[in-house]
Parts: sequence; C-alpha cells; structure tokens
Amino acid sequence: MLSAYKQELASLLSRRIREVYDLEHEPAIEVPPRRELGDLAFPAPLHLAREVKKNPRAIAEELAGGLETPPWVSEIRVEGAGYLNIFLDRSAVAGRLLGEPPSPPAERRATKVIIEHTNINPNKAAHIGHLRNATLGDVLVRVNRALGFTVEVQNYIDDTGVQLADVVVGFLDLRGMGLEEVAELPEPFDYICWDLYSEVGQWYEEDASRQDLRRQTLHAMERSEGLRAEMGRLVSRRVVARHLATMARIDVDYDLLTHEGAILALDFFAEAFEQLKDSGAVRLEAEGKNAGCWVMPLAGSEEFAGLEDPDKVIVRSDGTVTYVGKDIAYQLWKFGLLEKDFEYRFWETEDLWETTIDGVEEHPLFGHGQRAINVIDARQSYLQKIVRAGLEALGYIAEAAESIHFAYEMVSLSPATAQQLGYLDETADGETRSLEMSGRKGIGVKADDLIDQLEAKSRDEISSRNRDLDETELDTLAHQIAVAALRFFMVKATTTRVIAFDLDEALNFEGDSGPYLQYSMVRARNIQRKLEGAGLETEVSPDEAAALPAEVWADDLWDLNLSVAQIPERVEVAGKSLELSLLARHALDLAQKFHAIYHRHPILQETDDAVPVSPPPRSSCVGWIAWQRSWVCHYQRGCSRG
RNA sequence: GCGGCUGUAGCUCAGCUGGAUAGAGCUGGGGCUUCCUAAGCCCUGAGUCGGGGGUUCGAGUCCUCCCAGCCGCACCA
Repeated sequence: MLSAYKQELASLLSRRIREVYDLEHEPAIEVPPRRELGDLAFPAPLHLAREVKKNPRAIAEELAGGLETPPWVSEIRVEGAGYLNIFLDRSAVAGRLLGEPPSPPAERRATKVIIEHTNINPNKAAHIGHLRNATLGDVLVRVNRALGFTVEVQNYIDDTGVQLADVVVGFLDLRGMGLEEVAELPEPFDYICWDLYSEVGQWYEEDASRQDLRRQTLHAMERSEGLRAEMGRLVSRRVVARHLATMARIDVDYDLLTHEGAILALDFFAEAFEQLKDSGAVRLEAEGKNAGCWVMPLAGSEEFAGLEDPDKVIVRSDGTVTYVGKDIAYQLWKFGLLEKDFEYRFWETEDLWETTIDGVEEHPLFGHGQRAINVIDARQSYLQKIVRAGLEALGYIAEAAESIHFAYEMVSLSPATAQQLGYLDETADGETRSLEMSGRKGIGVKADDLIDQLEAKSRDEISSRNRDLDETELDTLAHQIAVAALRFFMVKATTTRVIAFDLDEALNFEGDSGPYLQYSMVRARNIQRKLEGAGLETEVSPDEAAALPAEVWADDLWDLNLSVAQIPERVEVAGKSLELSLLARHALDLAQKFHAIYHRHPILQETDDAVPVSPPPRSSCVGWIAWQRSWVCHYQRGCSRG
C-alpha cells in the first residue's frame, strides 16, 4: 500500500540525513496540497533547520543531491519553504497498487476486541442520541474487523435499574395494569413506555411518598422476586426487542446481550469484591461521611487530582453495590479475569445470544478479550476512569491499559428543530440555545420517527426522478438511501463536538451527505455497466497499468488514485485514534474528486488511440474505476454505506 | 472551586505530530443537460481563526492569562 512506499522513502531519507548531518531524524511524510507540487512531501528540511543552523531550502538541496531513490520515483524537487517533494512514476506505482489487494496483518486475528455499545435503558424508545452511540459503535466494529481483529459486540441491558423501575411503577401503580394487559399492549410498545416514563416523573412529584414504590420495585427486580420483577422482565424484553428492530433498520447488530440481572443473579461482584479486598484496592470506612461503606481511594492518582471527595463508594453502608462496583466486575469478566461466567441462550434467532442463569450446553466462548472498548458518552468519562483505576488497583495493569473508553459528545436539538417539535416556546425570543434531550421529560426525537422521515423523504426524491420502479424496488432504495444519510450524518461529526441535531440538515441529501457518496458509487457502477454492454474491457491488469505511458495520468485522475491508496492507512489511524469522522471525511473527499473527474473526463467517449492527450485514455480510467470500486467496496462497510 | 470539551465565512463544520495562498458543505447570485451526467459539475461571495501576551525563521495549531458556552465532580445509573 501507499504506506509501504512512504516507509521505504522515509528510511532512505533518514539514512541520507545521517550521512550528511550525522543526525538521527525520523522524517514525517505528507501529501502536498496540490498534485502539481508532487505526490509525497518531506518537511524534514524545515524541521532540521534549527539544529543544522541552515536555511531549509539549502538543507533540502543538500539532501536531495545524493538521495538514493527507488525505481518507482520519477523526480525529487525542492519546493516551497524547503519541502523535499517526491514525484512518483505513476504507471509503475499504479501497476503495483493494482496487484496488491488490501490485507491486514494476519496475526491480529488472535487479538479479541470486545466492543460494548448501544446500552439503552430498556424502558423507552430509542432516540437520536442513542443512534449516535449505535452508529459510532457499529462503525468501530467494522473498522476493527477491517483491521483484522476478532471482534465481539456486546449490548449491555440494564434490566434492574431505576429507569426500568419507573416504567414498571407506571404500569402497575399509575395505570393499574396487570401482566397480561401489558403483554397484550399493541406495538409500538416502546413508544407507549416513552410517554408513560415521563408521566411517572410528574406523578412522583405530585406525591413524594410514591417514591417508595420505586424503591420497592427496584429491590424486587434486583432480587428477581415477585410481580414487580416479573413486570420488569416483561417490559424490558418487549422494549429491547423494539430497540433491536430499530437498530436492525440501520444495519447495526450484536453478538451478545449482557443483562445486568444476570450479573446480579450470578453475583459476579462477590468474586470481584474478594479480589478488591485481597489486593487492598478497597477499604471499609469506619467514620466520616462514608462510614460503613467500602470505598476505593483515588487520592493517590494524578488523574483524580483536585477531587473534592477522593474516595469512591463501591459498596454502600446498606451492603448494596453501586453501579461502578458492578461495572468493575463486568469489566473483569470481559478480560477473563473472573472465574465465574454467565450461562447463555439465544435471544430469538440463532445469530444473537443473551446471558442468563440457566442456559444451553453449547455456546461460543464469550468474553476473554485482550481489549475492551466501551462506547459511552463523554458525561461518563469520570466513571469510566474509575473502572479503569479499579483494574489498575487490582494489579491488572495491561488490562487497564486496554480498557478504552470511546467517549463522544451528546446530541441535542437545534433551536429550529426544538421549536418545530413544540419543545420550545415560540414566543421565547429567537434564542440560539439548543435543547438537551431528556428521556425523563420525554423531550427528544425518536429514532424510528427519524428513520421514517428519512425514508419518506428519499422515497419522494426517488419517485420525482424515476417513475418506473415498482413498490418493492422503491422501498428498498428509499431505505438504503435513508440509512446512508443517517449513518453518515452521525459519523461525520468529530466525537468531541456536541451535535445540535437539525431535522432539515439531516434530511438534506446534497453536499456532504451519505446519498452524495452513494451517488458517486452509482455513477462508477453505471460506467462499468455501459462498458460491459458495449463489449468493452472493464478491468485493466497490473501489467497493463504499469505499461501505460506517463501522459495518461492527468493530475486529477492520479490524485484520486493516491487518495484511494491512502484508504488503508486512514482506516488504521481512525481505528487507533477512535476518530471515525476521519473516514467520513476521506470518503467524502474521494466522492468529490470522483464527481469532478466524472464531469471532466467522459470515459466512454475516449479511445486508447488518443495518447498523449489531456483527458486520459479509457484504459487508465477503466482500470482505475474498477480498482477504486473494489477498494471502496472493501472498506465502505467500515465507513458508511457510501 | 476542581477537571474535561467547545469558540474558525451568514449557518453547520474540517484543518493530521507548528510549515507551502486558512478549506468544505449549506444558504444567496450566475452558468452547464445531443450525456457514463443534475442526489451532480463549474464560477461567484473574503474570515480581528473568542481576546491579550509569549515561544519560534514560521502559530488557527504550542505556552500563559482572560472572556463566553456546554458537560462532569452522589451511599443515581
């Protein structure tokens, strides 16, 4: 791949620098902003200027002078302030690139990466904030698979938490409904819960004593006893089924659903607690405000410097375990550091498992990962740090280092959208503040509603330009476009930025959008189809490409080639840095370049006789298109549905 | 108070370890359809890169102080 060429050049330059200046320098390598400046660039002379005490351009000249160059380099030039720019022999490189399909290192297969994402409380419908989580999680899964890792996808279901308890109280106490009645409620069940959940919040406020019902329910669910626990199970399972259906609509799926109830029932924490006590990671507090609690001291760590309270309660004075405690146990299990294990059974179909306390004999090996990536919003950074500190305190240094919190920011509603949906008072002047979503208050855009709108929009767009599709084709297309629009929208934003969700923006299929990417692929496919129809070649062999005269590579065409060749390293960087928007940007860049070339070079019109001419002859374009398509197809699943 | 994130064109945002004229998309204006071509392409519209100071040959990028906004810092999850 391109990175191999870069490395080769970098080591040659590094050797040259040692010869001339007797310095150890690892040269950075860039791609110049414009193709006429070169294909690759070394800013090394600029970096060396201070140490060598010479003008960068002079250094560049000196280095370029005796630099040994591989046969696939056609020219070295000094440019700008002192860049050493490399011009590649385009045909030679194209030939080699065509002959090397992308392949990640095979040894990575032995590394198992556990990715936990989605994790929606099973008490209400999913909203667009959850879509950000699921989309990022799913793209991360695809990236890791493309990089060659073995990946296990877990979706954690908090089926014993307060949020679920509130909806149980809603059905039992507020509505006075029984199990059968709730079981028979029509779909969409998660929408019913959405409304009920915010109702219960108000109902508590009317009479504070009703909070007892919540506590009662919570305890029943934790012990898995009685009607309240039964109702919890029913509601949770019905809602989870809806969440899975929603996520399936946008091509997100899982390997394992881990239920908090199973963690409690199997008492994972007991074993983790023994480890924590044995290693001295927790201590029983005799006095002070945490008297009677088992706490984990954090004061020693720099990471937690300046905390008001340097201790984190792991076991409450009433003997119950906090969320962090349970999470530490779960995290230990992920790395195979607990002797206990879940039992497993199928959720509904044979491609998805769930944890349970009495499962089937034969099941895959879950857990036992070498790396655990938790896709959880940035508000939980502090808690995720504590979980990591817990592993460290237990002496699991390597596992702590491989416990990765993939943090991303929230999704809020843009002022315009909030107003459109009636959450903002129109009279409340034209303020530009966005509105935070809140399940408790029932404020938000439900995921299925958004997907419905996207599908309706793309349906309109399709039928306005193509009338002879039957209903099924129309549905399929509309769905694919809607999914691409949504996934791209979620992935293109940098993770550190709050998305102010704007409905009109999300529904726009022009410019930097999923459909724009799809359209470039459609065009590439159309060209190939036409070529086939005309009985022309649709592919070019590596040898043929290598034999092409240099003149065929117009700058724009070559530029696109280089961008395609950069895909593997971009995937690599995105996977390592967890900045998946890099992929969206790169895909967008490719699509833009392709669309521009598409207009400049009417490929079907060109002949191979016309060499040399400024529009490249057909064979170079044809070869490129086939190549680009195969590569982009290989990676698109990791990026979006471009 | 402590910690994290954010402040770049009217709007939404890129800007890779400091480096080649600060870039996209949307919106506005103007063009392009004998086609592989309109979910597109081309042209046009200039921004105290929140503000001050500093380091450097060179700062949107690093350091420091300040301003504004968001989010964390529970015996809630």
